[in-house]
Amino acid sequence: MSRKRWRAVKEIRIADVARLAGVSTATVSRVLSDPDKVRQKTHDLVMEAVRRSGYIPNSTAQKLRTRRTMNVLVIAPRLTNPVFAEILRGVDDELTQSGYGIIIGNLDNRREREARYVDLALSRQVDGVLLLTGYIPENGTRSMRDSGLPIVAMCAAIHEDGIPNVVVQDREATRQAVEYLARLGHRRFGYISGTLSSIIEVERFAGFQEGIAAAGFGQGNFVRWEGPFVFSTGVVAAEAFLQIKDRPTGIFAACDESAIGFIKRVRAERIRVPQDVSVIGFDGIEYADYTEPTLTTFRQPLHELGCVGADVLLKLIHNQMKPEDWSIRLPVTLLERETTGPVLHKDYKSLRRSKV
Amino acid sequence: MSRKRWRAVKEIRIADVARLAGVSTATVSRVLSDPDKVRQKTHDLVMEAVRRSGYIPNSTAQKLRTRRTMNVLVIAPRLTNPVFAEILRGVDDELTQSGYGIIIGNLDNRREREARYVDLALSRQVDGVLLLTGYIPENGTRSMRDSGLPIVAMCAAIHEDGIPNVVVQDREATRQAVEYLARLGHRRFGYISGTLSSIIEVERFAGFQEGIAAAGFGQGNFVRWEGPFVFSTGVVAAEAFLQIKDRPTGIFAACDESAIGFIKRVRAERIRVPQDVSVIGFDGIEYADYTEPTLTTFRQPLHELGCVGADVLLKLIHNQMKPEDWSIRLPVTLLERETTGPVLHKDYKSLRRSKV
DNA sequence: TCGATTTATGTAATCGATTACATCTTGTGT
DNA sequence: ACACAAGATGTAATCGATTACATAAATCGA
Repeated sequence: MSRKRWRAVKEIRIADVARLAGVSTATVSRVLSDPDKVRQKTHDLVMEAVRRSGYIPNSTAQKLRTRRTMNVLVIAPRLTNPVFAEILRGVDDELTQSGYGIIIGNLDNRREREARYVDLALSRQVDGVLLLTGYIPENGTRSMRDSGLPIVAMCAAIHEDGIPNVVVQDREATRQAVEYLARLGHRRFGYISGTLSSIIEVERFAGFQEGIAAAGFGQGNFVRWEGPFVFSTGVVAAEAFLQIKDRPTGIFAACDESAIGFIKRVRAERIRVPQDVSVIGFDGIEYADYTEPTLTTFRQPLHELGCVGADVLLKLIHNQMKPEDWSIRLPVTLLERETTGPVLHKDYKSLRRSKV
Repeated sequence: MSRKRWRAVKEIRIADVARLAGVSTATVSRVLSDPDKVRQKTHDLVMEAVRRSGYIPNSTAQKLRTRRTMNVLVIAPRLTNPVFAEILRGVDDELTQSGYGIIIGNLDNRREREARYVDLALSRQVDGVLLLTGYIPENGTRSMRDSGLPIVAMCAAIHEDGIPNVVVQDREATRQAVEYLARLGHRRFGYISGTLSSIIEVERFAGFQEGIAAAGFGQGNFVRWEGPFVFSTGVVAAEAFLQIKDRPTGIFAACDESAIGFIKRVRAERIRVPQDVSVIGFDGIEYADYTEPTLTTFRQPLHELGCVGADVLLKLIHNQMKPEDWSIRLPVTLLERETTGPVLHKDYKSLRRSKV
């Protein structure tokens, strides 16, 4: 049977090149990694042999010997969420520049998938880990940390020794969102949150509550809907919203996709945005600029976040710093667009009944 | 200097476990990879030693010895395009199931980035390559193929020996799109294409022209705008569209993002969709269901495409087939939604002047 | 030109697993 | 209880590079 015919390849090893050039393997290795250590003549001789043989070093052997894999694991909750795609772009830009590769760990919003990637990290397939997710189990995270693996937590502040956080000002932004809505005259709020199990949500909800308090309101002034960071969470929230008699007029969604889902659904019921209900998102994904009306939202510096996170990780890998020194919080900026506006009392009957 | 203090880790090797259990390294290895080859008693002894020491095999050493990296390289044109994110999900589902990891090669629409990933593949960091992109330089692709590396081309039919194609019926769908628009009464067409350098575009444009011909029209009946698969391409196309006197009434966009960008832009000029202009997209991304109006489009079976592509690659890697046997074309399905409709002659003045 | 010093190259150990082969145990049938 | 087969375990080679150390060659000063 000819099953192997089309895979007939002669693997060229460093020894082959050495023989061809009439030098030792050590010399070939030096020519390739540290050319200053060899004479020009030898260098040319070896390079010619490399060229003629088409030699490319076997990276696995290099990794084993040098004990550096030149790979980084990026654990993301969901690839189809543009937020993570955008962060990943930043990470990629930074890492490839330094010659590192990215191994992708996609949880697809299923927490049980983490274990696989913890194993992968623990088996030393990577030199470091970037956590774009908030709910890595503590023991998974810890065991990676304890094994000496550099880790950077992004998108969620993990309060754990030896793990720097590179995150955005979730809490501050969320509080601002509420205050912004309050300034527009809103008195009853809706909060479309992420899932409770995510650490990121803890921060944002805390900020939300701070905002509510700062604006002089209490627990009775808001409704909270929960779900993963996807469109349908917004749709489900909208359906709950529609059932309410004294409907909130100021909605904050912890992610743009939910905000968009919400708007789509309520508009289908002839509820106008922003005249009847204001919606403010979080993330600043590109798509938020193409909806109708365009979404008011907080723009996260996603690309930058990725770059900074990767940079911090590289510094950790190269032992250029202690993890403690490097927790960073990047600011987010409010993009005031079309889905928010002042409360129009006469247009919105449910407000007539509201007391506060 | 305490620079290394927090990185103090004792790496446990197989020899340590062997010593702890009082057996040879060979036995430990057997226990871990092929438990049936050892006695129950020995098995338990070794496992206890593994447990107590917390041993995890060094995967790099395994890779070197077994000559299998258990990694696959996925080269994608752009991560933030939901199309690729979705395909990647399918790939991921299939590969992780088989214990393979994914190394991501993000071109970010910049062709010059390919070289890096070709090198990565050639240095045997991966067991196979999935090409989600259409413009890998022929010599790059060929050198990977010639090195014996299994490759599967997705998203674009690469006509090259030894490289199976797992793609969708681009050409057929594009032709259908034109015919569909023609059936609605449209006579002048617009085509928002991908960039010419992409192989995928060749197929789709061929299909488009077939459709034009099949509907009894000629080169004079359509306008073509070109750009990468992003929102702004649609915006730019819309601006060109707005300058035209006898505007096309049936627009086909080779990707949903462009379609959405186009619609957003023309609606800003009070042009109604679909009353004034019909738009049909290609991809079936999730967003397309959240626009207003919802986008008529061809849904690619993106997740399935990813699964099938990965499956074919695995078969190639395991030498279970010849590449020639495995070119697959998956069908796309038309989702008739709200951005397409019959031509309304009285509402659209430019049509009054049109002759055909 | 000669010895001392610097520079270039070669030899062989090493990274940490797997596995072919050799050797030692155990079990079976008589 | 013995011979022999089958099964379990150990020994050492191997994967393909890098690099410490040893040695050879080139350079320099007098």
